[in-house]
Amino acid sequence: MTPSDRQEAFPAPGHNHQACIADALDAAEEHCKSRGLRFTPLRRRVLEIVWNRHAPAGAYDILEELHDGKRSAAPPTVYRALDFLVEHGFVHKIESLNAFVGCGRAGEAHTGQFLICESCNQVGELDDPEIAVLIEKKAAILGFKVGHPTVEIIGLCRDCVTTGNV
Amino acid sequence: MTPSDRQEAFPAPGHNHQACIADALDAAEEHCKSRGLRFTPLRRRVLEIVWNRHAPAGAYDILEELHDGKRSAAPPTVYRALDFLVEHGFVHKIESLNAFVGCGRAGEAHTGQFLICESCNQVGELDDPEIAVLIEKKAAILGFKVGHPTVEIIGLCRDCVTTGNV
DNA sequence: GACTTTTTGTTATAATGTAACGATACGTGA
DNA sequence: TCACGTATCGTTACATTATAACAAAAAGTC
Repeated sequence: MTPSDRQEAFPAPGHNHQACIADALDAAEEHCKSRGLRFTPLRRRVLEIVWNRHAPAGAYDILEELHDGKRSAAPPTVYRALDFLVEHGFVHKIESLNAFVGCGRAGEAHTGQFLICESCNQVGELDDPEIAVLIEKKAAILGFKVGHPTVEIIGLCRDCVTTGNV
Repeated sequence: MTPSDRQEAFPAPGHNHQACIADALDAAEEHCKSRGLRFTPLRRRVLEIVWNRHAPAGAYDILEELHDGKRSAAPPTVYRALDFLVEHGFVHKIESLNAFVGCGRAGEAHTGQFLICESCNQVGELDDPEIAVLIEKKAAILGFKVGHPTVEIIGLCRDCVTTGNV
């Protein structure tokens, strides 16, 4: 996966997803190392599960995958790992779905803006500074100080629009 | 409450909230009548409870208020009423809070944009067409067709900023 | 190696939301 | 007006999402 692949909000249909995951995990590892954060096996595993799909994963979906084989795990285990991953920007929570997606831009300042396809469930990240700035400007007019903006757009992605997949 | 009061996203500090509620209920009644929708006592009551605060109300908060006195009620009762109210635009759901707020603009085409004060919990509705248009434009560049946009901005309202209420 | 801090395991439970089905109220046409 | 179909509401049970509290284990520190 080259950096230019990340310009598009949605992953290219035939992209090498294994490389894409490996890339995200490496980046997270690097990021943690440089900041003295502990990228533990559990956190790595949860991040990997989240990245395994480009569609959002529910906490209990992740929990189930974590079980694979013998080991057990309980909800707090997953939620704590997700807390860490969200806090440090490796994962975003999609509020309107109560689900989580991997973020390819950890470290870069950005504010989750998501395009959620209601047909194929894929989520693209649209981090558009113009939108962010406009929102801040309009809020400022009302004296409102923006903390954490959430923009989640439900609709149809290009593929589903063109294939009539509705 | 005059129409001009509605230009501001947040209600004026000293506004007459009883009138504000009555206004919203009347408007909803009118709206339903003109469309052949049934604004039943239950739906009216739930809408009233939602409007009683400008802050968002959780479904179970509403449920509790519904109980006042003797009568019982179960979750589906509230959720069904909320479904109706949301469907017809009298109420919005705030996804990031799993809670509901009254909407003063039922009928007018608009897409929920909310300013949520993390200090006083009040929610203001910022229905800015420029933001909506910009989002559509940016999405369209990616071939994405916007269905239902959700914009929820957590931050600090003017009052809480000026009073240092953090 | 003892100590502190962080992370993880574990149990229990809270908070949010829905399925399914019966009872009741409403609207409509004979 | 009354039988009939539809929409609404009551009720029980349960599904899904999330957290509190405390014990055990692992990692960092001196």
